[in-house]
Amino acid sequence: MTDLLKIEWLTQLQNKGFRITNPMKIIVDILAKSNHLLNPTEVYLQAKKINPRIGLVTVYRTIEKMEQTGLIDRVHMPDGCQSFFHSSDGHQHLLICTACGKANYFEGENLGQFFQKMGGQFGYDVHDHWLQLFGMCDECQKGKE
Amino acid sequence: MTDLLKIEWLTQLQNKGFRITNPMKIIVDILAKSNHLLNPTEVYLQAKKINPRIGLVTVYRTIEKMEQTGLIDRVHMPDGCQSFFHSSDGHQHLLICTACGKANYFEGENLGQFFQKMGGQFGYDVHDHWLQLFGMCDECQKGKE
DNA sequence: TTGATTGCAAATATTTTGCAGGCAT
DNA sequence: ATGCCTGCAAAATATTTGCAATCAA
Repeated sequence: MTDLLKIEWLTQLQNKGFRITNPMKIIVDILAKSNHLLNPTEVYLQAKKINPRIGLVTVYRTIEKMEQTGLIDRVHMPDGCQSFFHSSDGHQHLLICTACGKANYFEGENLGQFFQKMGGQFGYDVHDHWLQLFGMCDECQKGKE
Repeated sequence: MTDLLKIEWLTQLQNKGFRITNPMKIIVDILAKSNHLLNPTEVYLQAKKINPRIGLVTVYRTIEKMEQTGLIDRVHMPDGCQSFFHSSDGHQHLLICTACGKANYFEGENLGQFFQKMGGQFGYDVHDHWLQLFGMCDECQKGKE
């Protein structure tokens, strides 16, 4: 099931003209399977377990290709902005667990129109908005008790 | 008028136990007066015009103190997260011009409750949210024509 | 006077680039 | 066979730390 996503991503990368190498497969697999935010070093450490010859540089370069292809997005948090997560399809917003890094998307409903109006009051032509919720996921809530 | 903010900030820094030096006054002045996002290097370049002896390191350290004191916040954007801007008082959200970096706060109304509910559906206890609008300010819209 | 702050230099951390060899196409 | 991709080393960037001199309190 998650492998479907991996195959879909590899196909998209190939269509974009990138070559499907072993390091790429491993890195794509890690990011496709994870429901947690991952930074390049974290991806690198996981990748090394599968193939110790993989270098950090390759992780950076592969992440860049995946970003270009729209498969993953950089996620910004108060304490850092080097983590990545699947892109959403359509206009969704992130819900992030500040304890463990787990993340989910949710539908933003029609907030866009409201934001347009807000911006207009200040003379801005709003073309994008950015919404993230920070909280504690169910598992981390249990762990705290 | 903007000087009032500067004096207010210096007072708060002093109350926090920090010493009010000449470099600090200059850096506080720059950040208090700006209605644009500024990164440490930009602050440094402006500060040098007033006192060429100021070092970049001092800018970093002063920004840190101002952040600790809650006077400024780090602002995250798709292409970078090293810019700073006045903190808002109360729960407000940023409206940023992607062309020139000009920024404004606006009231978020009672979105918090809505976000709590959204997060609850995924088992999250939402404790914070982050909303930013990106657009083009009136001046930049004129410039484009 | 006293110790926090400054500014220089150096250290660290993070990300990018150059290049020779390897591998997908 | 061609040229993109990899992994190493090195470079470039961004930020932090050590330390002696300076300056606010």
